[in-house]
Amino acid sequence: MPAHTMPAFPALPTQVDLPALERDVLERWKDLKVFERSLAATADGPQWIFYEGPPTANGKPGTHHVEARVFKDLFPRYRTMRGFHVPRRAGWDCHGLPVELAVEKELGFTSKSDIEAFGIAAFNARCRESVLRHVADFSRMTERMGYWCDLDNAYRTMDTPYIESVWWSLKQIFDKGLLVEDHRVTPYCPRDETPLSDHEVSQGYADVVDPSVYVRFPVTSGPLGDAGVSLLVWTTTPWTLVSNTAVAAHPDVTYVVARTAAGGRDGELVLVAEPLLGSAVGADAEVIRTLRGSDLAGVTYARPFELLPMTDFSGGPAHAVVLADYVTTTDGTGLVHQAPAFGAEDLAVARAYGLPVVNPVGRDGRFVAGTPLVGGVFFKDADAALIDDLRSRGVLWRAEDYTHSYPHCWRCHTPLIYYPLPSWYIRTTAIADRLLAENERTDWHPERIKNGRFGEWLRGNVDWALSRSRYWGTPLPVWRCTADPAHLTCVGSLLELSGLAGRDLSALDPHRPFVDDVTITCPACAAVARRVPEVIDVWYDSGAMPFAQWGAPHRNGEQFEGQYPAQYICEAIDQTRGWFYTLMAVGTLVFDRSAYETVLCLGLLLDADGRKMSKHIGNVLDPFELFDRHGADAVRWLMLAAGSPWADRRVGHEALEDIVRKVLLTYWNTASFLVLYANAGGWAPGRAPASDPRTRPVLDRWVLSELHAAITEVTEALDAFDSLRAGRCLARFIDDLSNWYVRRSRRRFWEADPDALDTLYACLDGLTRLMAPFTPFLTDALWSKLVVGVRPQAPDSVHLADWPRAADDLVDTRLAAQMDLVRRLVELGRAARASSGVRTRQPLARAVVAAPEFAGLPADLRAQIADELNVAAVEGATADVVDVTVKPNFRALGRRFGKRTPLVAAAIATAGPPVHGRLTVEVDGDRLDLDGDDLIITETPREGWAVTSESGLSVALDLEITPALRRAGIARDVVRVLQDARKTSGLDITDRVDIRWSADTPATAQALLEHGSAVAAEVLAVSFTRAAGPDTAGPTAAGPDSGGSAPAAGTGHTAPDLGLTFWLSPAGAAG
RNA sequence: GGACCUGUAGCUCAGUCGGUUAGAGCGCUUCCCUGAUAAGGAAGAGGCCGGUGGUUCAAGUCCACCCAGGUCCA
Repeated sequence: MPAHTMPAFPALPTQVDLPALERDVLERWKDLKVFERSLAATADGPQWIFYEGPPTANGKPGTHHVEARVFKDLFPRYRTMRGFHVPRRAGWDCHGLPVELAVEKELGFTSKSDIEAFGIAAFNARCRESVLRHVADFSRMTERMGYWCDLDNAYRTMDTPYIESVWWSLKQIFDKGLLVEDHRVTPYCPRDETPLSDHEVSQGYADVVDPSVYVRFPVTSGPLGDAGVSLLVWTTTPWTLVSNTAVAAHPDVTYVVARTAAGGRDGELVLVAEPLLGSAVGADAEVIRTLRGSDLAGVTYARPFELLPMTDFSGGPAHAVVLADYVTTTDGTGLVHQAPAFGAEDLAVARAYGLPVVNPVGRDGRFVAGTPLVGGVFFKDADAALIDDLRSRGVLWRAEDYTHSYPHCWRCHTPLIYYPLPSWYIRTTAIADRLLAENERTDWHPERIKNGRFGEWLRGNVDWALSRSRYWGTPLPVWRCTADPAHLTCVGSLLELSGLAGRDLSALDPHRPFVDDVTITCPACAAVARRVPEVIDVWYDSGAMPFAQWGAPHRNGEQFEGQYPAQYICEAIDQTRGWFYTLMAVGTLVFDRSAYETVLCLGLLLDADGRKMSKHIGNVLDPFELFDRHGADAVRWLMLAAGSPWADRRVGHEALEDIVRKVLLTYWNTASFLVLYANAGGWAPGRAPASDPRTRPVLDRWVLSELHAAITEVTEALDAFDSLRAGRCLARFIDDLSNWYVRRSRRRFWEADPDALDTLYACLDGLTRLMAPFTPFLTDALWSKLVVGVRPQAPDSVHLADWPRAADDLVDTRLAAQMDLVRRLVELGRAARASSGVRTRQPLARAVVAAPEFAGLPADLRAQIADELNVAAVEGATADVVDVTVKPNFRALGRRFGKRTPLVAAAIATAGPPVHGRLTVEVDGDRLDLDGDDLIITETPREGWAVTSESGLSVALDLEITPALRRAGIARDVVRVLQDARKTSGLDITDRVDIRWSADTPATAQALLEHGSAVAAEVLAVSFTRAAGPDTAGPTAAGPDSGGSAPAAGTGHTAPDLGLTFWLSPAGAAG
């Protein structure tokens, strides 16, 4: 071992507390401003734009929030190391119903009137305060997990410049005629008293049990009426029967008048669609008459309830059959009850027929007071009383329970009502083609989303219901003239508003209620105009973030221009109808260009039961707990490299423990190993000139080849956004490095071989850079130990370092294949050892290998096999000592023989052994020459112990143990015992010792006399002397002397198996 | 009801261009190796590759239908 010099590296303990290490790294990042400097360092590089989709800062962050943020961090870190400038700005979605509801809950409110009484200004102030509280939690999680983004300058959707940008964009849309008010039946939450957009509705479907009722509508005119026929009508919303206005039939469907079977129904006549006769009436009903749906038009009937005055229905031909193409015969009766106020299709039919729209339900979801039977009752709660009434009047045909999924408010879970309301829409249907075109050129990962879920959503696009009758949101900037409601003015900024209002409003808080008080002069007629009361869908806010985060175009216009569109965004698949849509829609509406080019769409995180993690199920995992227990790096690795990012995945502690052990600690220990031996040997990078890597020993060349191949593969995988492939490659390299390169090279490290140390150092350097975007904490901690202060010109953080560049001239694919063979042969040899019962420590004379490529293995690789198997020689099998078996290689045969493959295969099986790898068989009279690829030839040595576990490969061991081999084996056992003793005595690996020994067993004594100097060298003994016994202290069994009272005599140990007793003491201490 | 995703060892998941002995990790049992390692290696046990049919010389892989779970939508 070379003379000691100053250790170059700070010591690396073999044990490491990863969460504690991460906290130190976080401190260092902050102190050294590493993130800021990584941005500054790339300022002149090409831009790679990333948008942060703002999370709603409502409630505590969960592990499912961590998932997307890991991917949001990985690729920007990677791109930064590649020299790209990747600005990353955090953002918070501050508005919206979720925030309002949280505040309502805090205040104990149950309805909008509570809010009005409390005061909108005070209420919104509470909302603002609530958002800020949760932003702090999200920021803390963001920092702890190592997601680098600028939290100090985070954009907030509630700030005035942001709102002004949103206003500006709405004005663009308004000016294009795409922002319009319309009366439509919209999904409406009666609890929150606001309409909801389609994408909100889609979040709230839940299975519920509703009544399913069949009701008689007695026909009141014509021959059907004279015969006493009743229309049979089916509905799952009995409460809408109160406002029944018509019954729809399909013009082309066949309907039948049927007489019910005698018995229960007493021969009653009912009218239903023919295909549904069996399910609605019964298979035994008798068909009396058949008619076409078109024949039914105008047939009048008695309405099911008389609760509303007939005058309500006076506007048109109510309570008669109308024709509609949307009627189906998949369930029900083929006669569809029409309540135009509560169904979009019903409303369309009503408009076509000039039917009145009757709505007995107030905005609070209750029947208007004074309505008999159901006045003041919440619509969903009215069903029971109504059904009872139908039954008592004998018009109920059948009632049962029906389980189906029904939309609920996505936040307050109140069942939605489809309700006629004036509402503001963005006519996205007008740009549907543009959206599809933009989607077409978007790079989706995984690709199937493009034409699958997202493409389908776009193809089924409906207008965006933008307005909300709520309080805490971006106010809709439309002012309506009090003189002529058709005079509408859309305002794009506070400056513009000031001009229209005739006063300076630049300091106005644009939220309600303040903006409500601003009246303007109608530009069209000079009358007073007031703002419409609505605020907008919060999803519009987030879709506007590309420009609104800058306050553009009013502010920072050039900054925005330079950063649109984004090259990369990433969210989970639940955003297809959320942010993925609104971002693309707003971008296309305003700039005729989608806001993103590449989108990574992740799967969902599932709990242990395989259900989606979500707050309202209550199955979320606390991310801080995971970070504290396993470390953020492990959590990151789990997300990135354990399972496919776009598949749904389960998160559990076991998987995290696995990652820590197999990936992170193996990596750490390899570095720790380097430090131990580099310091012991006085080695440091650059201290001595390094040799040419291409002339180094074979293991060095091999591992460097693997490193550079890994660099190429990881780079390609990350370019393709495939973190799983990259992670697998890294994990494999860590395993190769630790469990083959280091293990096989231990002796060279012990000898401080500069080639070995330099090779390992290069591998750790490259590996650390490759791992840095994945596990930013551990890599930076190791960088600071291995690089900082050791290589003065290197950056002080790996995150400021360059991405490694693959040196193709160091990649040797032939060597890689040969090493694979070596490792397979070693495995076979170990299996042979195990099955023969001769342990590896017992040297053997030779191993015999039969493998097609064995002859091509250079001596240094054969030596690896010999050393690993502890045999003196590795020889190729010769023809006279092997059995040869041959099997068909179907892959090659199939290509060559097609249909005749099985025949050829059978011929091979019955043919004799091949000659020099060739075989001739006869099939159908054809002589076929087979060789090489066509055959799998396995040679099995006839003698000794052989194990074959791979096609074409076998290893046999010569099991003859000569007395000399036995003695060598004993000597090796002794070394092992002595090393153990050194270790348990707490000696440093470089400490020299004095050893005295005595042996009861002649074989041991002889072995030590013969191999004494080799044993002594191995265990760093400066003296190795045979002694009758200790001078002063007696031996203890299997362990150091607890007394330690006689250092001069050394510590006594016994190894009963070997009949050995020995005394170990630090060199020079013994007398 | 429709669309999409997933069904492979007890658990978590790979499985390339279709190729005949289907892999890895964890867990279990036994053994081995080890002065970096919380590691590593070998053997054993554990599989109707969700099911049925089809295409093909050949199907875990391609096609159709069905079943189960999940997600999204009506």
